[in-house]
Amino acid sequence: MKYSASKENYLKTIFHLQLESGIVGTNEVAASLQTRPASVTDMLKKLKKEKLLIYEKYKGFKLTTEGRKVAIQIIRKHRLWEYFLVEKLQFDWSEVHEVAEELEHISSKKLIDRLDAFLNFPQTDPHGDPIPDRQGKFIQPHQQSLLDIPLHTTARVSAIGSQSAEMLALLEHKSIRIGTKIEVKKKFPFDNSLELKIRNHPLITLSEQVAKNILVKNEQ
Amino acid sequence: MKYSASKENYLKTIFHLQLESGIVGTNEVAASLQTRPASVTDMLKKLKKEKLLIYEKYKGFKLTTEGRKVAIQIIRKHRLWEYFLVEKLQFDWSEVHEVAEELEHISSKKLIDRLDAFLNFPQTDPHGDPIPDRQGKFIQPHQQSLLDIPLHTTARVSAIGSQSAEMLALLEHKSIRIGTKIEVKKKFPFDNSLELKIRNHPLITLSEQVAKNILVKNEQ
DNA sequence: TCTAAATTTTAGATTTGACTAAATTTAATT
DNA sequence: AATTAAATTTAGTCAAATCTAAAATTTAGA
Repeated sequence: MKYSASKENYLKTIFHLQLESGIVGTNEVAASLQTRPASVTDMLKKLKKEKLLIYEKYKGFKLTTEGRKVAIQIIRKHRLWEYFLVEKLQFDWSEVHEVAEELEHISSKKLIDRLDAFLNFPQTDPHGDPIPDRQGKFIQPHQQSLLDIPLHTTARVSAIGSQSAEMLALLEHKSIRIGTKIEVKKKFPFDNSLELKIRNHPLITLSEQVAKNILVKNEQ
Repeated sequence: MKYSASKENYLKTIFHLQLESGIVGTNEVAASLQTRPASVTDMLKKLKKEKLLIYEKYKGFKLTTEGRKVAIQIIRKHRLWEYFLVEKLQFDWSEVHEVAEELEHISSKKLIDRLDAFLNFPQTDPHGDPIPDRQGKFIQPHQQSLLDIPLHTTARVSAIGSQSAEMLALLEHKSIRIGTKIEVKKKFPFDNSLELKIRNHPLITLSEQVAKNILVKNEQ
């Protein structure tokens, strides 16, 4: 089945939101897609009619198995294209997101499988997020927010929770990228800001908003 | 400026048609885009308002300089993607067209210039058609239809005039591809069919419709 | 618990691109 | 030159996706 770019964006967004909240609300989706709640309601009805969404008026909603399947394939495409842009076309990882937002809607299944092979079946995209395989399977690595890890632990950056260009530019500036090894030196309860040490760098300070969006895996 | 996929398709189609006929008609475009003449008229008005088209009711139309510029950039994208699909993703040249029809509408200028560099600035696509450069310049090689070359001349296939999958499948079957050296052995005036010789192959017969769409350059 | 606030949905418009059927203009033919 | 045929345009609809404003429902606070 083929879906419009707009529908695909709704599916993808709902998928991401329900990973956190379980059940998703109209306002949430509207904020995420920069649209109006009324427009979201309109689309929910269409997605329900196509059996992609479990939805009852005023009760919130979530994807059906089929809806999840479609969403995962779009995420697969998005992340493979991001990988391609960075690895083959030397894009900066902070600028690939919006191009991938367009490329993810190209429909050819063969194209994406060939691209996957061409790239040697990468496991994660340049932001550290896992890339689903042909069957839609992917390992959700055990990771947590930088905010939540204890003092004096070292951890390695595994993903970035926000793809906004501003956020990525900030990280670029602070020399934080996927794979960077970090030790939390100090926490300030007043504003939940952190001081970090990265090898060969002076101490770095991060605000709560930023730290929240940096996902790390513990180093063994 | 950014244009809808639909508008881009109109611009591209009108560009191709006016290469042949100079001035273009509503029916021609409708046939080419598999749509209705009334829909074409609707779009003509929009393109005129955007100064992409020179158009007066009932009088035919052609692209403005700006319209031509936009069309050429779309053609550049189409042909670069075709080249990528064949050279890097091992697609068969007979199946790349429809995928490229989607990819050509991805808007990022940076993407296409980086892709161009990644591919080493190819001059022609897998069908032998020239690829415009960043500035929109491209050499239109001197070529003619296989129908028009004299008996016992050898020529090399330089482009295919029709991109239909059926046509390309037929050529595949007859072992005719870009670069194939051909000698015309016989012409039958009754139906304008031809008999050809290709090295290491038995004699091949082609109908007028097929031969018309095979473009060749004379071998020096 | 009852009301106010927040959330969500409905109703009615708008835009883009397409369609059918009918009218208009141009071209062709007798 | 007149009439038929072909090409083109207009008028009126339609579907997808969006919007605003208003109504309905749920939730939360006094």
